Amino acid sequence: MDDAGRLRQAGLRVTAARLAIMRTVGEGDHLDVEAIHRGVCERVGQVSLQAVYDSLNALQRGGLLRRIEPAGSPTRYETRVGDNHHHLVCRHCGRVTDVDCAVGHAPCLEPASDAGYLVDEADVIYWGLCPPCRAEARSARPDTARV
Amino acid sequence: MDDAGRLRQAGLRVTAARLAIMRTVGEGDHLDVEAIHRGVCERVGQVSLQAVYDSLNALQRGGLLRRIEPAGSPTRYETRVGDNHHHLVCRHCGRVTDVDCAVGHAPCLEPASDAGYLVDEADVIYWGLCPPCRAEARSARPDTARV
DNA sequence: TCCTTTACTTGAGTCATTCAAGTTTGCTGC
DNA sequence: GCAGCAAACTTGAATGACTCAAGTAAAGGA
Repeated sequence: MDDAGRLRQAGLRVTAARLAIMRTVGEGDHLDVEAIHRGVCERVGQVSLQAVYDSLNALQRGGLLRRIEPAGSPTRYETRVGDNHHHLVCRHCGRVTDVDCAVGHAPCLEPASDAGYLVDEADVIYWGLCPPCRAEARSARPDTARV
Repeated sequence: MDDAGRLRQAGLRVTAARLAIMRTVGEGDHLDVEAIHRGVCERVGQVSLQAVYDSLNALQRGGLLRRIEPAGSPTRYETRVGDNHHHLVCRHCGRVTDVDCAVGHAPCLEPASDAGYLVDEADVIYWGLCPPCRAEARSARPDTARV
């Protein structure tokens, strides 16, 4: 199904702004709101930042987008929904990279003990340094290359 | 070792405010900054909120406290450091509960593929409803009790 | 006890995000 | 094709968590 169909299926109206958001997020790599806003304006002309926030929330509630909120950095969005893949986040530059889970099909969805909670989702974030930032750290401080 | 010793070991000065923070966080249950501030003021009299922020950062950098930052809710702190246990977070009331990992000793620290990242930490958050909020949801809307 | 450095205070500032009120537009039903 | 209504969008202001900056107080080694 195309984006317009998915929007309708979620009970949302089809607008140029929302189609542009879907395409921008889909073609981008875990973009933040500001970057999505820029991309949308390039595609369809001036759209207010608030409209982007509003639509992103609607799209997320409708299950068309997934929201990623690494501690200490602005919210990002991706179109890969429905699986429960996880994310690598670079401590230095904030880059986010998808990663499949190590433990099978419904990974990490079952904690050792749920303490009576009704668990519906597991968020897993691996923190570290991405390859470019590793290289940079190595060349800047050769003695601490292993960090 | 007591808190004063741990502070010194981390290269930090021992002050009444910091000891009060350690005790407040240690006796509390994943408190946020505002609650810690209240607790500290009850113990040692007026301490500025900024001092609490500053100290919490210092204590976290020194490895005496662990910071938990669930998406969409203010930062919380706990004294259980050094293991890599995970957290259950209630979507409704924000309560945070410790949980050991399902997959052994160094749980989840190894993603299926690290994409070249140098991973040093894994954050795992299970989202759901805590027992009191489940009960509340059940009595409020019996037809959706399973949600 | 002095002196340096760290911690604390007060006050202002930032940033991502939300709220509110009014206008425009998609889309259902005539 | 057109009217009417709810959803979406615009503009502008507000919020909340947190940080920055400059000056004062106090910890702890010399």
